[in-house]
Amino acid sequence: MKKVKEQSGSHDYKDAIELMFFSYRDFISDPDAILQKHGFGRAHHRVLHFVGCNPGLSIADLLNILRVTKQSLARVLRELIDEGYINQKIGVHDRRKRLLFLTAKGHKLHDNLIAPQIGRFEQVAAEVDTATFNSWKKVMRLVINTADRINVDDLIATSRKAKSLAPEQKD
Amino acid sequence: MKKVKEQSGSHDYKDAIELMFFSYRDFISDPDAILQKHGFGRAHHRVLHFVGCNPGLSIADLLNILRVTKQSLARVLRELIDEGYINQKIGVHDRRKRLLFLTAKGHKLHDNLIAPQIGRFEQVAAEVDTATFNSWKKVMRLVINTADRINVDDLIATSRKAKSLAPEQKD
DNA sequence: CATTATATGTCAATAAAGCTGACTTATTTT
DNA sequence: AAAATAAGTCAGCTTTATTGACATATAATG
Repeated sequence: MKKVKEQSGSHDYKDAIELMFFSYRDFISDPDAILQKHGFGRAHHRVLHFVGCNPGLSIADLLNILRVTKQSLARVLRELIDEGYINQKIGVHDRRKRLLFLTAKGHKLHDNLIAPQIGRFEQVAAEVDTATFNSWKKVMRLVINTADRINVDDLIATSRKAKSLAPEQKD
Repeated sequence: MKKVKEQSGSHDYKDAIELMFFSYRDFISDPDAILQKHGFGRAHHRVLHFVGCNPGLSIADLLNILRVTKQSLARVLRELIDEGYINQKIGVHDRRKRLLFLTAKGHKLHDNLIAPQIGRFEQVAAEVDTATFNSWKKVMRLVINTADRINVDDLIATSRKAKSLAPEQKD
């Protein structure tokens, strides 16, 4: 009787697909609980995150990241602005643009929301070696649409640099 | 001048967090487009997937996987049953349970929905070696809540075996 | 300078997916 | 016989998203 080696030919990637579902489900659960206390939802979190990590982001940039309609973003953004989590500044080089920045209050909430997610990855990183974690990143990047990878690379590079720094205009 | 080695100490995992967002965003986009033609949404997809890969799943099992309320699941499930995508059978050992199975029509739709996701991972797997892909799986598993990992392991083991086979009662 | 394109904002109506709370029925367990 | 469990259902509400139409300010172009 031949030993079938991990049935490598017949892989249908159901395991990978389900890992995507379950890891995302849990990855989102902690911030969701915090948001509820503030009367916000997941949509607010996404805006806080990308504005927080990319100060001076324009509306168009944000729409391209989130892939939602302008009208859908509008309500969420209005609430965040009205309640003092986000500031808008008129672009210097292009006065049509509205550049987005977190206020101190916004940074504080973003820090709270991101903390459990950072904690989750710290725990993961504690259980695997650097090479394994880098392999994970490499594959995650390849799951993204080919056309979008370069944009994501740029965005991540920017996010990486962004501490809770003073806003620099990039317009 | 000392070369700083990938500033390993000061890692805040923002890159990992953003990779989760972008990869999930694109991973979901293809089936979403197919679902729209059928008048269904993401919620229907999830039900079709887990019932398809785990024939004989109970309502309680499904609720535990999806982490939504019974009332939220009810509408989606009713539509799938009424339109002939899913069958319910009364449990043999426990007649209170309603075990869920895909019909032939349900399997067909599930196959269509999963195809682009399988395609995506086939492309990924073509670009990295097996060790890298396995490292990705290992990390993805660690992103899941500790308490749920064993359940997910079991579920994935079941899904792995499930072709488009005849339903076996597991109740 | 006049026109066109771009960036943003906004009104209205609608849909998808989720929630809480309350209550019922059937079946199993104790 | 009583209590617990599995599932179904009704009503009302919230969040997030959609399409479509239209308005305003600014920039780019011929």
